[in-house]
Amino acid sequence: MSNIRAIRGMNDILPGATPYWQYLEQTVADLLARYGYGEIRLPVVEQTELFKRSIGEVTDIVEKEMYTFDDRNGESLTLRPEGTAGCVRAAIQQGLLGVPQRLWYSGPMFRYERPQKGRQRQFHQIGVEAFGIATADMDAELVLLSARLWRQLGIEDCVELQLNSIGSLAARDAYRSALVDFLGQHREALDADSQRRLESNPLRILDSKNPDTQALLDGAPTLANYLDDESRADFEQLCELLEAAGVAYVVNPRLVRGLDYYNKTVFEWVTDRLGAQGTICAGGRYDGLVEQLGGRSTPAVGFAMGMERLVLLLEESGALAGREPAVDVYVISAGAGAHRAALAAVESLRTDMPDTTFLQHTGGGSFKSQLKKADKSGARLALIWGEDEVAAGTVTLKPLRDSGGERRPQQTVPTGQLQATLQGAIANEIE
RNA sequence: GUGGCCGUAGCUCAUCAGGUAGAGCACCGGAUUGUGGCUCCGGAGGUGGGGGGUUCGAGACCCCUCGGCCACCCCA
Repeated sequence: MSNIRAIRGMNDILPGATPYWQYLEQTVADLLARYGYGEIRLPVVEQTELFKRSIGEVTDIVEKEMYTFDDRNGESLTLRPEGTAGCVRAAIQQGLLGVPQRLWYSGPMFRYERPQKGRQRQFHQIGVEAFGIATADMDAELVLLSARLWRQLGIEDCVELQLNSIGSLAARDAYRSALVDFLGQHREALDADSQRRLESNPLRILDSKNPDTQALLDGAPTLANYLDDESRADFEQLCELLEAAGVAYVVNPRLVRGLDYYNKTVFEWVTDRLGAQGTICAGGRYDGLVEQLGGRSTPAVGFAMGMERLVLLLEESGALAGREPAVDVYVISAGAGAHRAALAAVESLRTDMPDTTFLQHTGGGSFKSQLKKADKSGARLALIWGEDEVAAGTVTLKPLRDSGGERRPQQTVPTGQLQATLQGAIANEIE
C-alpha cells in the first residue's frame, strides 16, 4: 500500500464519534469545576528521565512501550505514556505545592502496544490529581467524584468499583519477599508469564488471568496481612466514608497497579462490557512521587480515565440516542441572482438567529437534487430561493418532516417577514 | 513481543474443483422543463492490500510482506 496511512494504533476520530467525545469532555470539565479542580495544560513531550524515575525502570511501559527519540540537541525525549509524571513535574517546577492543589488535565498519551479493543497507541486520558492531603477523605473525594460522573453519564449500572491497599513501601517489600518465597516453591506450577514476573514484578502475578495461577494464589500469603498500621487504618476509613456516602465497592485483595509510584489506596472502575480492556478509570495514592522527583515531600492521590473506553461504553449504552438533528434549515437556491440573494439573506439570519443551524447548499444542481440533499441532511425545513422568488421579493419555506403522518404545505413568504415566519416554523417543529 | 481470524466497489458481503468479478446499500442522472422521502429505469465506481511463486491461465493454491480485528502480555 503506497498511500500514506495513519500510524498503527493512532486513530482518526470521525464526526460520527466526536459528539460522544464532546459530551464526555464537557460533562467531566463541568463536574471537575464543581468540585473545585483547576485545569492544567501540560506538554505532550517530556524528558525521558522523568518517566523512568516515576513509572519505574523495570515496568513494561518504560522498558518497551515508550516513544523515545533524541531531540536535535541530543537530549532524550519521550511522548508521555501517562499524565501523572508530567503533572507532578509541573507542580514542582511551577511552585504549586505550597498549598493543597486540586488539578486536572486531558490529552493524548502514547504507548507502543499491540492495538486491540479499547487499547491503542495514541489514546486519551483525563487525569485528576490532588496534592498535599494525606488523609483518606481526599481519596474518598476522588472516588465520589468519579462515581457521580458515571451517574451523570448514565453508565453507573455498567461499572464496578474495586478497591485495595498496597500499603507502604516497606510493607510492600516485606510482602513481595514473602510472595516470592511462596511462589518460588511452586515455580513449576506457574505459567511462563508469571515465572518471568517472579523476577520482574512479582505483585503483578496477583492479577494474572491464568486460572491455574489464581488457584495457586489461594494458598499464598495475602497482602492485607502485611499492611502497616497506617495504611490499614486509612483504608478502613476510606471504606467507611464510601459506605456513608452510599458508594458500593468490592475489596479486591489482588488488585495491584502497574506503576511503581503507587502506595496505600489503589482503585479501579471496571466494566464487563468492553472485552478484555475493562478498566475505564484507575488510580491511587502516590505519596512518595513528589519527593522522588525532587520536590518537597508531598502526599498525593489521583486517577486517570481512558476516554476511548468511556466513549465505547457511552456508545453501547445509547447515552446520546434520540438527539435532535444537527441541521435545522437547509438553504436551496438556483440561478446566480438567487444564489447571491440566498447567501446574503442567510448570513443575516445567522446573525439574528444564533441558535439555529443553517446548512447552505453549495455546488449548484437542480432543485430536485438540492431537495434530495436537504432531505438527506435531516433538516426540518428548507428555504428556497429561485428566480421567481427573487423577482417577487419572496422566499419559499418548505417543511421537510411530516407532522403526525401529515405532509405540510410549503408557503411563500415576503422577504421582510422571513425571519419571523422562520422562527415561528421552527418553534412549531420543536413542539 | 506471542497467538487466532481476516483483507474483493465508499459501506456490508457474495462468487469459486483455479478460466481475468457480482449483489444490496450509498452515490450520480432520468421518469417529474422549479420541489425531497416511495417506485421504476439507467450510469459511474475495482491494478481483488502489495510483492513473488506454481500454472497455458490465480481474487481463489504456496511463500513473503503490509494492514485490520480479537485475545495474550500490559494497562486507561
